Amino acid sequence: MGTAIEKNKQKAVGQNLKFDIPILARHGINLDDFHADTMLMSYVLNSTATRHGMDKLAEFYLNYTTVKYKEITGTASKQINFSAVQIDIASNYAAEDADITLRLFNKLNGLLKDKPTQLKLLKEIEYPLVHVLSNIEMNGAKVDKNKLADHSEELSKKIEDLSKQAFKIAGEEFNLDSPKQLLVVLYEKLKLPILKKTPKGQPSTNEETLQRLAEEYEIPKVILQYRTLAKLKSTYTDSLIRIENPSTKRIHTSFQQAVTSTGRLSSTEPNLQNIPIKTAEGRRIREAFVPEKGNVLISADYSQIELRIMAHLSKDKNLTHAFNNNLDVHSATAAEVFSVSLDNVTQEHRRSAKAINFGLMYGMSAFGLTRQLDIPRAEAQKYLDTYFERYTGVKDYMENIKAKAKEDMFVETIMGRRLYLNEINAANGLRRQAAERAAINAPLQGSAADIIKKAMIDINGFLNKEMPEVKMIMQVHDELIFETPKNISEEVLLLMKNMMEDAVKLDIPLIAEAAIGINWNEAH
DNA sequence: CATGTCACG
DNA sequence: ACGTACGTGACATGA
Repeated sequence: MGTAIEKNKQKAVGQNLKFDIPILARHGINLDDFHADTMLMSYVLNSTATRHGMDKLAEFYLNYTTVKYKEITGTASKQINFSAVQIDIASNYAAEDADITLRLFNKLNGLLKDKPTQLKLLKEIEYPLVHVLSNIEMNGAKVDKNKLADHSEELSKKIEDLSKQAFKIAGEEFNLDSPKQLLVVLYEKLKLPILKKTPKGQPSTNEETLQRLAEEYEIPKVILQYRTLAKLKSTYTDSLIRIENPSTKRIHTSFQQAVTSTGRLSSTEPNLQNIPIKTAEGRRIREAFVPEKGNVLISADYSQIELRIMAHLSKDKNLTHAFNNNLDVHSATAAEVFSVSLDNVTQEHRRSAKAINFGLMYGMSAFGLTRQLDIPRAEAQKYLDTYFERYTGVKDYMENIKAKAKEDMFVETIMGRRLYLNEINAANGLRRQAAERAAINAPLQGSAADIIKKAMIDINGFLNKEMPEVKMIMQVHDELIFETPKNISEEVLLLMKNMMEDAVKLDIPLIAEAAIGINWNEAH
């Protein structure tokens, strides 16, 4: 059996096939393989040249203006269903889609012909990943709606109470959700000092500013609490309840595979990659992510993957040594930078070293470290100088990557994914420096993305074949979450951990940390 | 539709 | 003198 499209699947060419796969599936067509996806061809060629939707690709690569969906269905209140569009107009639109996709394929295929590395990335990573992401999206994640609703109710009460407190101090009622109204109250009525302005020159009311004002004034504290809780309610508790699929009773995110400049995925409607974790109140949201009865959740995340990649790419002896000996890398850095023995590293040392390690991967300056650690500029400079004395490989790597970026106009990940940096030689110093920071960060963030994608492909292949009762349900950049029957969970944990650690072979070991729980918070 | 803010890695 | 740490997405306001 099998339809014509199934029989010829190795010749199938599409634009964003992840979108088409479940639709075809609903009509009994199983597209488990395909020849090419123009969206991903464009993404691998140049992640930032253009957006990778068909309309933009047609403009960019074919200089052709497509008929827009909204032109034939109308917008907003006047919008009609595609099935209600007049048949000749609908067929013309659909035919154009197919025509343009094939023309894009021919064009992009020509551009990729002499680029074996990008072709390999496309065929070995991005194409296989389409099916993995499709699986994860269809699996979905279960949430405890009652738990979320109770939490929402509780938040409502606290939010109302905090508003009243704020209004009392302000001496008037206003919209706390409006930064514009808030700044009038804070800076004009109550005459608090303006410590920081927004990019547009407006006095800022952001968290950092309010935190500093809170040392001396009462109302910023109340507003900070209000903001935290209002955010949790609007973005998480309320919206997760609303977005549950009524037929599957689960939450189905959509992964974007051609959005980020570095090769990471992103997640939309809902975004499952920014579920709170940093505060206790926030972690209650994670407690609402639960398994079906009889199942448990497993979370497995790569330990310090970007720093490990920095050790691999820079070949720095000191950093490599730390990972080869499974040291706590921030403590090891603290020992070097503050010239103390590992045993004498304090929590404060470690905290500073952690800020240095993270800052370095973002191309941070001494000034940035000053702000982060709230220390004098000279001291921050001293820390960085000492760091680069002890980690000369890292220093050379940073300098070399910037120089190479200026020459090539792009940087690459371990799998040859390129990020073009158009402003790396810009005359505007601010823009040039921003590009230099991106040059440092992209190979680290992007290689980490390459690695977890490879792990996902390996794991999905294994699970579909050997353990179809185990579901991969989320990816959060360096973390994978699985739902598995409880009775095999210990075995699954070890298998997943090992497959993540073995996804690629680097000069340093990769470590994945995994745990089992009855909700996401407990598993993490 | 831009702006400000804040949730995550 | 200025701005100063990478990459995302969602929500609310207000023009």
